[in-house]
Amino acid sequence: MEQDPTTLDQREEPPARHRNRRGEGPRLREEIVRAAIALIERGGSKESVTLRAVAREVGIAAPSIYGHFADRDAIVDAVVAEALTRLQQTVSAATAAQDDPVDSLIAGCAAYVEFGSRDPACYRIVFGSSRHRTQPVPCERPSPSGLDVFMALVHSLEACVRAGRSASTDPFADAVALWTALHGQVTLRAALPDFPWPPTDTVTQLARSLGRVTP
Amino acid sequence: MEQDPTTLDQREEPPARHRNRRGEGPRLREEIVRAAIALIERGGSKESVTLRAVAREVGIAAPSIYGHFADRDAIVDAVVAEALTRLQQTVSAATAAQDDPVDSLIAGCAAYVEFGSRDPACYRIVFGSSRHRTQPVPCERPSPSGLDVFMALVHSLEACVRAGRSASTDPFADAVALWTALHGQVTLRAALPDFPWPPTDTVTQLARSLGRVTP
DNA sequence: TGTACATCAGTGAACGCGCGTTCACTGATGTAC
DNA sequence: TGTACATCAGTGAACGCGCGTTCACTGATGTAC
Repeated sequence: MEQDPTTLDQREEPPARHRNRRGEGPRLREEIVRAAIALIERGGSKESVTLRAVAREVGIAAPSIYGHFADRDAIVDAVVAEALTRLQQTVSAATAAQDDPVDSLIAGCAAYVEFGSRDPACYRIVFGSSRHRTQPVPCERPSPSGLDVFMALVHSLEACVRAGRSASTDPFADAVALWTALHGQVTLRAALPDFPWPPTDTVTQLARSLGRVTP
Repeated sequence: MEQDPTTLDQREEPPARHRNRRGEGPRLREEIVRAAIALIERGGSKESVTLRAVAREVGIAAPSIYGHFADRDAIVDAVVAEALTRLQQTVSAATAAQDDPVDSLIAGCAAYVEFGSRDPACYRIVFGSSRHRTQPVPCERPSPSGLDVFMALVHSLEACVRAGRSASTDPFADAVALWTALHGQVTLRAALPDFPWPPTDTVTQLARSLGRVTP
């Protein structure tokens, strides 16, 4: 466990961080969330988000975090909210870019899976384990919940039905089946990267099959 | 943080554990694995499996574990192997109990989902994150891998095709779609218990739909 | 323009804790003679 | 049958570490007069 002092010095070089100017203190909050996300991406799970690791990543002293977050869990909650916002924006941008309702459904599903695959740890923090608090954290601007993202899928499927492009008689139930299947794709592919996965246009087939898209 | 001494005494009462007799030392290994599984079930994730927590659960001193496991990770590996064995036995018992190939396929899928739902933490430890080592741990009796469980599903679907009960032209790819959908059911239901889930016979529908079972 | 002062953004040292791991050990138990 | 001894199953104390959190603080910066 020897450490080359040069390397050590390089690692510990001044973090090139300027203290925020007066009134700009809240910026640090964003920096902390960004750092926590980076730690999750690198570390693979939210256990990598320790208060001290976040502080190190940002380049501040650990106690400085308490000016912006009540405790460690509050940081994780903020990361979940941020990840959900990103997911929702990604998916709704993809669906909005298509005129045809079936194309829109498929694009949304593809965007969902791609979001989850590009950053599995970030996805897992949202839908991974039931970390969800019993008491929702008070928050000035309500962040999207997983339910919102799902409801967009339901509406997308309903649009297909209205256009006579899906034979679904229960869009909610069918959307649930589709959603869980997409979720399975994201998480199982991430968990078993060495498995001989078939190419990813599985997503299109899932959307057509479970969405009962008419040929 | 006061502690009623009576409660304390009750909690710390002699763990009623007799040291194993000579030659029966390896029994402790099983006790350790069982304790680790219990901790995961109670704690919800493998982070609950600390060396000291396991020792506490078994009623031994922490260093005693080193007689049976090289380090903390080795315990987790043993738990994964044990969980996989249980999963495979559960699923193959369910499929073997049915004569009809479609019934057999559906029974296997149902058993898979039920196994995962009954003990989400134990399931997650196997397929949760890519904890899988690059170098497989040497082991006297090779334990089943996730691949074995999956191949049983492929064979089950192939049996349906042979019996003219499935229109699948690529049982491997269709089994992958089905497997990931089942995995999604298990993990998403566990992650979002408050979601208004439709009743569970979704599994039968998934098996029929993604397995291309002919009406 | 100069200065005293309040506020803001962030720090350094310290705490107690549980952790993984090491070390030298203990005491019961089976075995060789 | 008795006894010395090797082995086995497990222990107790200690280590250094990173953690979350607390406390009293510092020094820059904007503002009132």
